[in-house]
Amino acid sequence: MASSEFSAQAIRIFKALSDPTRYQMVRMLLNCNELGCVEFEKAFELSKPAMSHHYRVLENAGLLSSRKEGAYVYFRLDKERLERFLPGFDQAHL
Amino acid sequence: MASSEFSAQAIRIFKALSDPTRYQMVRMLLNCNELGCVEFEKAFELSKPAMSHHYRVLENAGLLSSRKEGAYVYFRLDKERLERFLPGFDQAHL
DNA sequence: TAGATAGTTTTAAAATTTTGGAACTATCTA
DNA sequence: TAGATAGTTCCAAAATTTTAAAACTATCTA
Repeated sequence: MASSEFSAQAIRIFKALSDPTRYQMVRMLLNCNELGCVEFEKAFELSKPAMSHHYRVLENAGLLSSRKEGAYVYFRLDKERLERFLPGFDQAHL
Repeated sequence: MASSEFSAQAIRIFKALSDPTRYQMVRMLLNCNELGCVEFEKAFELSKPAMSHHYRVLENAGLLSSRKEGAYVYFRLDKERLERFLPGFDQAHL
């Protein structure tokens, strides 16, 4: 990976984590294997479009992957990627 | 430190690092002990007020401390704080 | 199949962030 | 001391981000 590309991705990751909702979402995912939109929407008092926007930002940063099960969507944290860009994040942030 | 306070500070740090100029500034400071405004202004093609704004954001995040020597200002990176919130940042990001 | 539910997309408004000109303070130097 | 230089503050414009209403697609269920 080119150095400038690494920087660009790092900045996208920092931007993703610089919003309170998204930071908290990632922390929630540190504990469990995966979480659904239903649970995220329960945790944050935001509209569905707003939540959808946050899923997208985290996915575009490469931190989340999604899986669809019927009408429901579930998200997983890419812990390897997190570790590559933010080693020890899981320990430091819960 | 209360948990919510840690989160608030973490988010301020992520926000500080989510701007390309500030991310690069911090990386520059990983290598050397301290750097002056003169050098930062040489590295980025931004106005003095814009640079001043970035110094402030990084200071408010607690990442930078400043020292005045005559008319010149120099900045240092708080590596302990960086390590507390982003362990291994120095290794991963140069 | 009709209606309900889960989530996305489009669009626009509100809030925040980034930027630089102008005016300022502090320090240096001739 | 007068003029030049370093950096800050105030202000407003431009750009970006966050948010939700409305309309949409896909799936579930009665």
